[in-house]
Amino acid sequence: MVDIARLAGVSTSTVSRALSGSSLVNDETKKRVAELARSLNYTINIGAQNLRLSQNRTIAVVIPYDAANRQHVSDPFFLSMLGSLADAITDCGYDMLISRVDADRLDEAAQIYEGGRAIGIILIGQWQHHDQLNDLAVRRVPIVVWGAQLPQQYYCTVGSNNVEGGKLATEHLVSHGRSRIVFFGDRQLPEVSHRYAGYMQILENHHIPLREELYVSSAFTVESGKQALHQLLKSKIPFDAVFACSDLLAMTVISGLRTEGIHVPHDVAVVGYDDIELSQHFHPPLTTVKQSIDVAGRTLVEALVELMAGKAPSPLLLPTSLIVRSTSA
Amino acid sequence: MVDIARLAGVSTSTVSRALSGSSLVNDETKKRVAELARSLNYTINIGAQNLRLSQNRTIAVVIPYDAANRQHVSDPFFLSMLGSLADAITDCGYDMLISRVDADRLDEAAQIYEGGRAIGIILIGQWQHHDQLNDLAVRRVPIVVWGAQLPQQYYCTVGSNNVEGGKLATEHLVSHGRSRIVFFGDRQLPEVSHRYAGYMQILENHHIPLREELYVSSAFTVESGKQALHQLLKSKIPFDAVFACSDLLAMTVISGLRTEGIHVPHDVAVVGYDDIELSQHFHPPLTTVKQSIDVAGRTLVEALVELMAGKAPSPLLLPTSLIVRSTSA
DNA sequence: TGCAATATTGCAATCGATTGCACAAACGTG
DNA sequence: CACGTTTGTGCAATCGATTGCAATATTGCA
Repeated sequence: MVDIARLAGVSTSTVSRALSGSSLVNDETKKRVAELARSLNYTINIGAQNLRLSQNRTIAVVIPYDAANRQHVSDPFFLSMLGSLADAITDCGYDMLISRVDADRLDEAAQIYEGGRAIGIILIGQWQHHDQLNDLAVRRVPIVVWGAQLPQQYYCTVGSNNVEGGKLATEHLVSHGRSRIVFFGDRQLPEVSHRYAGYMQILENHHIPLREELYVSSAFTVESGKQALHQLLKSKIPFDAVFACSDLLAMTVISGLRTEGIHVPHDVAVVGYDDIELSQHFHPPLTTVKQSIDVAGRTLVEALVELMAGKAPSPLLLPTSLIVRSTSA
Repeated sequence: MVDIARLAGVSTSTVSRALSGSSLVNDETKKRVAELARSLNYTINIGAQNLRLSQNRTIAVVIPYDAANRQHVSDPFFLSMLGSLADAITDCGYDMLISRVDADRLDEAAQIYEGGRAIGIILIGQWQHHDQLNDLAVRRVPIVVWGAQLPQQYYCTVGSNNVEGGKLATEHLVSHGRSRIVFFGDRQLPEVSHRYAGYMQILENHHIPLREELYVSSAFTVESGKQALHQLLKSKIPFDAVFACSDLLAMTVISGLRTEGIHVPHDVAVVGYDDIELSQHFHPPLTTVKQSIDVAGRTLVEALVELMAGKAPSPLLLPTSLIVRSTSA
C-alpha cells in the first residue's frame, strides 16, 4: 500500500479510502489508485485489516478427534456434512477454517475464537463431550454443535430428530412383521441413545418385548461393525431385522450377512440411517432414515449467525423421513 | 495483554517475552504472568502476531466451482480427499482454510495468498483451467494442484498415474476376454484423457480395434452417468465391458444395467476408478483402480511445503493399483 | 476581491503483538 | 569501594491497514 501511495503521489490514507470507495476521495484519484493497484496485483492484507477493524469473516469448523486412536476423517456422512458446510458457509460470504482438536481438550477450540482466528465455531461430533461443550458456552464462545439436545445444556445444538428417526425405522420394520429387531449402534452417544429411545417406544406400543441381547454395540466404523456382527452371529441369537445407526453400518451388515448366506431382506430386513448418496446405488438399494445434509449445513450456519448476532437461538430438531427402498420389503 | 501487564505490574514487553518463554525473563515473573494469563483465559491474538511476524500457518484448499451450475461439493472421492488433506495438514501443524472459488476467476485464489490469508494453496480440481493455473504459478503463488501433468506446465501437480491406471483396467478386462470395452468419462479433462490414452494403448497392444462409438462422454455426476448409460443402451451398440472413470460412475452403471436385466459381470464386466471406501461394500464388490487417498493428501502437503521452502518440486505421479473384486470376473 | 462553504488530502493515533536498544539493579572481583 | 558483568525490564518503533481531525485547495456568492 505504501508503494501505491508513492507511485500515485498521495498518502496511504488516500489509498485506503480510494480502495474502500470512500466518497471523500476525488474520482480521478480513485481511478488512478485503482489502476495502480490492479497493475501491481495488489491485494489488501486481510490480517492487518481485521486487526484494525477487529472484524473477521471466518467460521471455524471443529472436528474433535481422539488422540489415542489417531482416527482419520473418513465417515461418509461426516464428509458430506463437511461439503454441505463448505457450501453453506461460502454462500453466506464467510471463510471456512477446518480444525481438528483433541477431544479431551475441547477448550482449545475456544482459543480459535478468543485468539481472533474465527468469529464463531461449528462443532461436528458431540460424542460424549457434553460438559466440555457447556464450559465453552459458559465462556461465551459462539458455538453451535451438530448433535442431540440434552438436559442441562447451555450450548446450541442443531440435529435431526433422532427419536422420530428411531420410531420411523422401527415402526416400518414392525409393520412388515418383524419382531426380533437388532439395534446396531453405540447408545452411549447422545444421538444414538435418542434413536434407541424411539426404537424402545415403538416396541412398547406394539407390545413387543424389549430384549437386551438384541442391542449390539458398535462404533461408526466399518471395522467395528464387522466385529459386532461377527459376535452377534456367533451368539446364535435369532433375529429377523436390523436397525443400523448409519448407512455405512447397514451396508457392512448386509455384506456380512450375505457372506453367511443370509438373505436381505427375505431372512433379515435392514434399515440404515443418514441416506448418504450411495445408499440408493447400493444393492439392494438401502431403506434408510434420511437426514437432509444440505438443510443441516445451512441450518447450522444460520443458527451460528443468529448466535453471533447476540440472539439465543433455541436448539433445533430437523425432521427425518423414511426412505423405503429394497432392504426391508 | 495490556490487562495482564497491568495486573502483573510489568510492561507488555515483559508479558510478551514471558509468554513466549524468552530466557530474558525472570522465572518468577514468568510464572506470575503465566498464571494470570490462564486465570483470565487469555489467548494471544494470532492475527496481530501474524502481522507483526509476517508469518502464518494457514494452508488454503481451493475448490473451483462453476458459478453457472452452482454445483455442490458431493463427489465421494473429492470429499475423501478433503478429509485426507485435513489429516495431513493438521499433522504438519498447519491450519486449513477451505475456499470455493469461481472457476472462471481462479486468480482470486492468488488473493488468498497475496492478501496474507494463507501461505500456500492446494487446489483440487484441475479441470480445464490449465492456463489460469499457469498464470498463478507465474505470479509466484505457491500452489500445488491435484491433477495430471500437462505439457507447458509451470505449476506443480500431484496426481495418480492415470495412464498406468487406464492400462491396468483395460489390460485386466482384455485378459478376461473382453474386447468391446466402453470407456465411460469425459476425456476433455486432463486426468481422464490420460486414462483414455492408457486404454487406447492396451487395445493397440492387443490389436483390438479402437471404436469411437465405445467412448461415452459423461461427467462425474450420477445424473450425467445415468443419462450417458441410457444413450448407450438406446443406441444398441454391443459391448461386453465398461471402464468407468470413477467408482461412483461404475456403481451408477451397474445399477442401470441391472434394471435392464443385464448381468454384471456375466454379460458386462465393469471396472471403476478411485477405490473409495464403499466400493468394497457394494454388491457385487467393485473391481477398481485404486488411488491411495491418504498418500495423495500427504504428498500434496509435502509438495507444497517444499515449494514454500523455495524449492521447485517436480510434478509427482503416484502409483495406482488394480483391486480385483467381483465385477470383472 | 473577500469570506464562507465545500471538496480533497495528509498527519498521526490505533488495533495487539514483537524486539532492538537503553537502562537499572544485582553481583563479582581486585 | 569502584568498576565491569550479568540479568531483568521498559521504551518505542514496527507490521499493514483505518479514520478522526486538522489543513489545504477549490468553488460559490455577495
